[in-house]
Amino acid sequence: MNSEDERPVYDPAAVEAKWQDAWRKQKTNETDIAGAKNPFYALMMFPYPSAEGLHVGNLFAFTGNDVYARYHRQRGHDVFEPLGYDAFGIHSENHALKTGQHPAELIPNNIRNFRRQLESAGLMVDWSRSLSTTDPDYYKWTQWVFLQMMNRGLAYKKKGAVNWCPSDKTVLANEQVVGGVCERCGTPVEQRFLEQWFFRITDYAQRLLDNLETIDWSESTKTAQRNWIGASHGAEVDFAVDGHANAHIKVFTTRPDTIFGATYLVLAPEHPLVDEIMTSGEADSVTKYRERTAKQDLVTRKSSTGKTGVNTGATALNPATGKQIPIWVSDYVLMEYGTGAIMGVPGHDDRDFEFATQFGLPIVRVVAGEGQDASSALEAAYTENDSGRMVNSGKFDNLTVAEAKSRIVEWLAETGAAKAVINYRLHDWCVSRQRYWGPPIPVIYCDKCGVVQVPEKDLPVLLPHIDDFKPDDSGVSPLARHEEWYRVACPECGASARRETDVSDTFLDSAWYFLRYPSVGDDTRAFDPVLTKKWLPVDSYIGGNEHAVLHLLYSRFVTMVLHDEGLLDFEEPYTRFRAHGHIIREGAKMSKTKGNIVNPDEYITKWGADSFRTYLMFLGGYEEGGDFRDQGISGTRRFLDRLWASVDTVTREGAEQAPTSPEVMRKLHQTIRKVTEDIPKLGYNTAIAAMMEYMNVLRKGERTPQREEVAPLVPLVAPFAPHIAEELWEKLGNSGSVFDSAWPEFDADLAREDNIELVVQVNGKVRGKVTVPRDITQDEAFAVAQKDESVAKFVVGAPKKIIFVPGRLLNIVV
RNA sequence: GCGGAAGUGGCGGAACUGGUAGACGCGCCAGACUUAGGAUCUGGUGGGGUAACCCGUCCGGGUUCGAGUCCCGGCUUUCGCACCA
Repeated sequence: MNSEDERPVYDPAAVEAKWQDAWRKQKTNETDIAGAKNPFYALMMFPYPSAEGLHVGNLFAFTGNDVYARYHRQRGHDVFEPLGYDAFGIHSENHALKTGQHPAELIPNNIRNFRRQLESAGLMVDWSRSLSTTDPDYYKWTQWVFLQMMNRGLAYKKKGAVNWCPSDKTVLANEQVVGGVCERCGTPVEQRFLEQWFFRITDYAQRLLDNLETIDWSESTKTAQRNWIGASHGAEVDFAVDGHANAHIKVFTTRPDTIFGATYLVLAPEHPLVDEIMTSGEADSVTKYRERTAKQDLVTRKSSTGKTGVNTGATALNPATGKQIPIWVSDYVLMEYGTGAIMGVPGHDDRDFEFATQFGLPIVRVVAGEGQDASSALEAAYTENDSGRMVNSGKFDNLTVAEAKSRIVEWLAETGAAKAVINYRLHDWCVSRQRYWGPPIPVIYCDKCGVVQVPEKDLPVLLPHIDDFKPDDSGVSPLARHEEWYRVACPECGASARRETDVSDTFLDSAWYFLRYPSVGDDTRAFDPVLTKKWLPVDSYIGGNEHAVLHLLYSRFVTMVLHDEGLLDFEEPYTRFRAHGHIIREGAKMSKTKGNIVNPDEYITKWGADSFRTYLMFLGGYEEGGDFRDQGISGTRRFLDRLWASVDTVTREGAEQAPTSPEVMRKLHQTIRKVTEDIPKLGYNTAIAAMMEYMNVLRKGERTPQREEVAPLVPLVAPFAPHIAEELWEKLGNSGSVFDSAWPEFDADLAREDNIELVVQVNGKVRGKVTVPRDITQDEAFAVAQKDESVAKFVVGAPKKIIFVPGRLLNIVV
């Protein structure tokens, strides 16, 4: 022990090493999954283990979840805080290609580095139940999930349009195409049609929408999902093609009220009816046009200005007017949305107006706004739909748009020409990838038996270790170059058959991982029903809002399907979801190109993990994020230094014994209340501020802090600064972990102020402050206030009105 | 274009259902202890004014005894989606 005036200094490195070691040895962070009495599943979106390692953005996110998890543990829950790695996917593959390493070697190294960094940050993660999506033990069950989709008729194969970079020889996602060229190499991107596997998520569109009402998620995330699903209420209208008895063109419209103004139809270039109906005179130009659009990349096509198109020469019957209208083909109509065909209403749709003007098609007004009538000229499309009356619409003239909408659909429905439908923006989920680094899709093609599932007993279909994993020109996966791998016996008839060589989308890996954590190690099933019932759905899910749509929607979908399959007794995976904010630095989002990435290692070394964690939670609202500044960490470190010193003072031999101060105890209980209330709301920055404020009160003046004043602060800071909390908890003479101790109780009697500062306003302006008993009445308060000079000065004559807010303010209106 | 979030000191940010704007922290200023201080401690710190006071939460209106907070109109930043019929 140190001599009399030399106090043991807070040495974060020593304290953190000691406790991380102790937690490991005593298995403090391992949850009793089977025996837990009061389970609480605190889930964090798992990271992609990049070669660059963990950056402060990741750590900010994880620490926020850790604080929440530790708090719940201190409040008596059996908390399970697992963490794994989302390690498959194009990101690792591209990095591997660039650096000339094999992803199978790269990933374990990255994971090791991540794990080291995460442990140094002191997360309460149960590492005994970690996983990586690249483990055969894991992706065996990803493949099993794929088979469940097939079993329920939700997986199918179809040709789909994709962006193809002829230089990188790979399929690109839409966001990888910038201005029509590949974002990586600048080569113009082509459109290709490839056979792809899809999941019928659109069958679940309405349920995915409706269930949003039942879950506790950030409103912004729910809104993003609603927009993504994009339900449009409208009608499907049938147009008979002249001279083709069986050819009908179905169009989707949200404006069936404008059908009298439909002067032409447009089919998407890919529409299957084009070949059948085009006249021989136009066949050449139509074919050329289709070839041209087929070459164009999807992004340019969707964003180009100006309209192009060709006439098919065929006509159709407008069921409302009985008139013949021409049928055109144009790339402004997309095959993926609605029916791939539209009715052109140039009078009331901007795009149709542009098209009709360009090609000289008739423009008819069927809605007249204020001051307009049936013959008012249209200089642009009139798209207002909440006011105005119908014109040029036969017996529907003079109705409002809303009335016309339902009446016209009813009328057309009588002859079967229309029906009301809801159309979704959501597309089916394309799950196949012509790449290497993913779980092989567990399907075998047999000439005799067709598409055959790999039997469950043969799972996993192992991803073979190949060196030529670079994608090529063929539009098929690199696995398709390995006959020794894909050539197999058909599981049904034994004949020579061929494996599917595509792998599945990374989003499938992450769509079910939360089901796996409690059952890690069980190689007989994807998830144990008893453990699943105990631990799921997830109590708290935290992650980035960049996954507001895809990941969160896909995992909801997969959960619903497994529920319908009878495998889960819930259909929503995450009871509560909160999106964390993002850390920026010098006003910009951290990125490698800006060179403002912060590696947490150096900060942890310099300041200690506890100070760093506390700083990250203090620099801004957890759901808003904040600006990272090196200098700021000194503030949280000082706070922990003072906490250390205070505990040292009260635990020293011969520490001065004195009565506690009522003011300090009052502030303590107010602090306990504040921290207890703020943490569940993720108000970490204000919780820390409250503790700092208390520390300032505690150290103010001459008196020595007392044990009862200091000790409760230790469990309060524990969620933020777990190592120092354990150390101080021990110094205070306690045994066991602070995380298995009780959270401090808030005592309302002790927290209550007897005297309050009452604000006195005159005409709404603050003129004075008086200290009065808490339960003072209006009359008493007024009497006291009048004695205040600065108030009295402004009160001339009898007040007109007095507003009294008990405990807060008195406003005298003169 | 559509949709979400947000604009508060030198900076990061507080402010419950309208009720003391600027908590807490950084930085800065002054002082104490020091050979020294980038350590620690104490005090100060929105702007103007000697002061009483006045002005201040993106801008312009409004409601109210009282508006950062509510309403109307506009501007800016930022993040999604985008020829979605």
